[in-house]
Amino acid sequence: MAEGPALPPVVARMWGRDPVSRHGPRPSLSLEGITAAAIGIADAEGLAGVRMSSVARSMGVATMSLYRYVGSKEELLVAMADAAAPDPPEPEGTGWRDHLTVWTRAHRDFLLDRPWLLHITRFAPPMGPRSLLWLDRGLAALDGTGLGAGERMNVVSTLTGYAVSHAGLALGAGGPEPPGEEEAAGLAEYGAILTEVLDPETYPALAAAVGEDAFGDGDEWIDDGDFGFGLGLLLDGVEALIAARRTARS
Amino acid sequence: MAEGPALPPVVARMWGRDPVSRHGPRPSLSLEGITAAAIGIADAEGLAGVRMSSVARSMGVATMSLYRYVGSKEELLVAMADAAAPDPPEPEGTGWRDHLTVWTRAHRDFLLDRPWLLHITRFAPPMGPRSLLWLDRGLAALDGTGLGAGERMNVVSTLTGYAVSHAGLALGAGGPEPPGEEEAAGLAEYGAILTEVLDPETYPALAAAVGEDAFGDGDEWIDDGDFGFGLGLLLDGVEALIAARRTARS
DNA sequence: ATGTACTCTGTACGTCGTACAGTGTATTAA
DNA sequence: TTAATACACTGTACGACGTACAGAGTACAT
Repeated sequence: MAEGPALPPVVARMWGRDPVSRHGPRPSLSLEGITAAAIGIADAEGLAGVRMSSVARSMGVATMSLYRYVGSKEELLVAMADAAAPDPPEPEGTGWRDHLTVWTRAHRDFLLDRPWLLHITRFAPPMGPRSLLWLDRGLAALDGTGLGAGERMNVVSTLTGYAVSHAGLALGAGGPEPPGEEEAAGLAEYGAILTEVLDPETYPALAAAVGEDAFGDGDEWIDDGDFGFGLGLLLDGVEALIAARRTARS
Repeated sequence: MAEGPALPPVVARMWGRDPVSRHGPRPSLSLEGITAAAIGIADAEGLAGVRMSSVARSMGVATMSLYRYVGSKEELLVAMADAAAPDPPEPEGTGWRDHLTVWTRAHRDFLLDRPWLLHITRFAPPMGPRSLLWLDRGLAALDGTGLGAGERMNVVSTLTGYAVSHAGLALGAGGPEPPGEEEAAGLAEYGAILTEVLDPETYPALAAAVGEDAFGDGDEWIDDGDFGFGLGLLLDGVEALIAARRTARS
């Protein structure tokens, strides 16, 4: 078990791999504490409230002290994104489909709880303990289905993407906006704006959909039913795949 | 056709609704020109290169001149996000499934072409002419399938989300990073880091997947085949839905 | 006691968005 | 023609924020 590839510093600390030092004063802070403080601020004021200075103030230390624990604000955001995830739901003995349904919905739900999570652009693959716990539980749901490792990974990635997209849509259409913006309006107003602006010649299908009141009363487009709807589509696909693997294997 | 809801100012200008003024010098700039310049910079240097000052310099005007056309940098980014989309693919007489396949893939492709698009957080529903054109063409693919307006909208939203997620994954796992970061490593290194850090007790399913080399050689996880794979799952689901609507209607 | 490594702090700088006041210009009204 | 007006553009300046850097204090090792 060679010392493998060097972990990115924050990642190392997220996993508790602090370099233990023998000299000097004991550290009075911790990465967990700092991320917790930052998360508290983000919950209360949104991401815009998270400044190195505000986080430090909320912990009663000087701004620069934080830099003993994080290399940059960017790193702090990464740590926040990981730490902010709750425990993933545990399977209840039901089948893979129910489990993944619950899992995906729980995923979306905690994104809705902390809208600022969506604003932390994390295109790097997840490496924190809590993100990976979610990944693990998602994969676990597919144990015994006969899917290969790559396929399971694919399915779970797709479901994660689905949860993220839907959370984003739902927030864009009514949730609180982080930059304190004037709230771009609900869906009804959205439809109204569209009708004002759309030329049915160039946007025939869209104009028709708006005409059919595709998002009329504000609940018809992005509500929980719609979430289940799309999720159902996906899981139907997975189900077909599993069936195909079963017959191919028999 | 009353003057409906007031359009957000940039939106109005994106649609060419400039307030024509009778006094003073003719404007020497235009929103299109500014967004084009900004897009050029973003393509060349990434989003970080897009500063009000750099955009203005590239147009040979003073920084503050831009503020006659955009209310803020934020608005400029919104305009960029819309203008950066290419023309959506036109249907070729094939069925809805082929059309949506091409459409979704084209969507992902232009996100890969302009990685910075993913970093413009746009949780507001799309309102620009080009975004709506994509939406329209997606909906058009479902004409004649018997799906309702809400259902069509849902399907297309889901596919959009899928394209975005996959582009994000693909970029996170090998593409160029905007903040000039050291490129968090390819997938192989990702797997290596995971094995170093994972405790098989707490992450059984994930450890197993890594053991099966779920992302071993760097092509097995997020490549074009995987894109088609997940997309296939989704479209299978849509197909089932269409079939259900057909029988219900007969 | 002395050295050393480490934690924490204060100051200062650079970057960037943008508020504001000013200058010139084309159109309208007199 | 002249004066008034509305508008396009510019220069300066300020405030916010991230963070580099150079100490100052502190616990352990010798």
